[in-house]
Amino acid sequence: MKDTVIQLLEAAIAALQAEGVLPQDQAFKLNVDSTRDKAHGDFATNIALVTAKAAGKPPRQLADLLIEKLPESSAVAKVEIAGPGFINFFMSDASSFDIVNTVRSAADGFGLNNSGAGESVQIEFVSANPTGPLHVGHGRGAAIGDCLARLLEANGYKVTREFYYNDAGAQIDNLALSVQARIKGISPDDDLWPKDGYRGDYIQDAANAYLEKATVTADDREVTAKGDADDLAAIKDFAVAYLRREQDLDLKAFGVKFDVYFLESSLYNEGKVEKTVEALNANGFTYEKDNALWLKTTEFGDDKDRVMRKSDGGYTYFLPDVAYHLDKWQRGFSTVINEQGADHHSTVTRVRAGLQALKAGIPEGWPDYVLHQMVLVTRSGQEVKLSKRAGSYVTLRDLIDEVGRDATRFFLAARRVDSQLTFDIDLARSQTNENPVYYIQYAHARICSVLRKLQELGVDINAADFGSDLSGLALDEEREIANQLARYPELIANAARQREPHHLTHYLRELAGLFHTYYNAHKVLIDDTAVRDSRVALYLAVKQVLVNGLDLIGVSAPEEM
RNA sequence: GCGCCCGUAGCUCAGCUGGAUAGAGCAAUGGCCUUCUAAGCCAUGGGUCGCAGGUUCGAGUCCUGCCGGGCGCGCCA
Repeated sequence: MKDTVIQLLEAAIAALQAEGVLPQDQAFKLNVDSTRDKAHGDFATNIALVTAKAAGKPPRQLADLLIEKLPESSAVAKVEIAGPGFINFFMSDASSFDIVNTVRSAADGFGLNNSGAGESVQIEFVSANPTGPLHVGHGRGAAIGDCLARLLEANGYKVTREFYYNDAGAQIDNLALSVQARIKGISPDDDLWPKDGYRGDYIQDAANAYLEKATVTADDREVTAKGDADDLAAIKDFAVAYLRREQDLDLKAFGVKFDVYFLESSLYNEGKVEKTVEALNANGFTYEKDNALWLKTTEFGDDKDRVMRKSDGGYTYFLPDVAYHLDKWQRGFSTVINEQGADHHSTVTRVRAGLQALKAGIPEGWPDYVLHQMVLVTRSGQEVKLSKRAGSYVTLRDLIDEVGRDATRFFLAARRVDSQLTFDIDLARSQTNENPVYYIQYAHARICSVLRKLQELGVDINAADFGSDLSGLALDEEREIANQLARYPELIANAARQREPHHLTHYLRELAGLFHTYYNAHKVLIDDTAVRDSRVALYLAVKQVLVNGLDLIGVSAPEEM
């Protein structure tokens, strides 16, 4: 519908350019907005204000000329000039309500577009090291990353979801020592407990499983425990698998799946770390100092150079990171999005600097980053800091167990990524209108309830032409709902392009609100079957968009509540 | 000290590439269930958009400075 307005305006602009009123050698950025105030019609454009200077005419006069040149269209009922020179478009009812048929015929496909044209995009998220269960911060990353992936798919991209983790290195040694200590019956408060060991109860669980010679299966590996308390390598191998499985269970409970699990160790095993060092050396961006090898990241905007090989010969995490991203590039992903906690934001400059230093033809500013801010969990107004299982933080599983998957996903995706998020457990658990998840789901359930009643009346809503006649729609509430439905495709495009999944949750809250208002004000199961069927058609369209939108967040649409 | 992010109603937050009198929910107050699910709806009040400048036809939105909060500033990840 908005496209119609844009086309009309483009024609009018072209006409004025042909007459020399507007300069011909200049492209004008056409801005058409949905109006906030109904008094301003359905759509408004500021084009007359923007082009007034170039035309050398007052905005309102220019608006007049533009309106004269607008082609006739049955979609537009009225056009007005308002304020300093806005042009307001009032759409005809037939045109406004046509969206209902559009939604119903597109069904699950409504809102999708193919702007991605099948381009491969990789999104890396969560990427937690296998040293403990996932915490709320990972949960926020999972909710955002997966929602973003779904949004990109909705825009026609081919998305690879990737999880990278460190399965070697100091943290993993630390994990192995912690599990070994537990195997030997040493507790965190004993003198023999390893320095900086992991103290959570899950370490004891892993130790028990090891002693029982358990077999654990994770998405990317399967390991059977040896049971030998002195074989540290075997313990390490088992502990990693054990915690990978724990994280898999967390992710499964959350409804998130990955296509690729990428191991840091593979970069070493396949010589990719070495090759990266060689390339950086060859390009002259490295130097030795204090027995360490440094990369001149300052030449690419960093505030200090970074150590890539430590004086003990080992590499810092930074170098494998560069090798990993080179690998992503070589796999052909021209668009890569890294979703991470903002506490790691300093890696952004560093990794990009390393990639530039490789001179591998990687564009500056590649890859993209989506950094989410911290999550604070509250209960009864008090900050919750501890988990029994993990000891020092709130786990994702705790949250899912307590408030449910739907509410957890919704809440963690509902805020702008760059503002801190307060997760209010009481709110997420509450079953009232203060909880947006239930509010939206309830709208869907209400619609389903009405449809069941219709079926009892013997009405076949699946009949080919059921509700195709929309002449029964005429109410303001119906118009508002139709306009909201019409906004959905643009929302899907914007949310993906801007990498801002939270728009979806707000949109759905608004749509549900409009529906509840309508539902309470006007009955749908009335004797006038013509009007009734038109209204049911609108219900079906709302239901469809709720389903489509909730699916993009990974939240269910229950038929009964 | 330096870098990144945030500061909008009592609370939690929206505000789309600058656009018309700044929005929603909760909380507060007062209403609505023999009627399709009250997990809902309606009405009312509530704001110097942290502060001060600047850019322009127009600034919550862009620029600069300051104040306040978070995160980072490792040969950890």
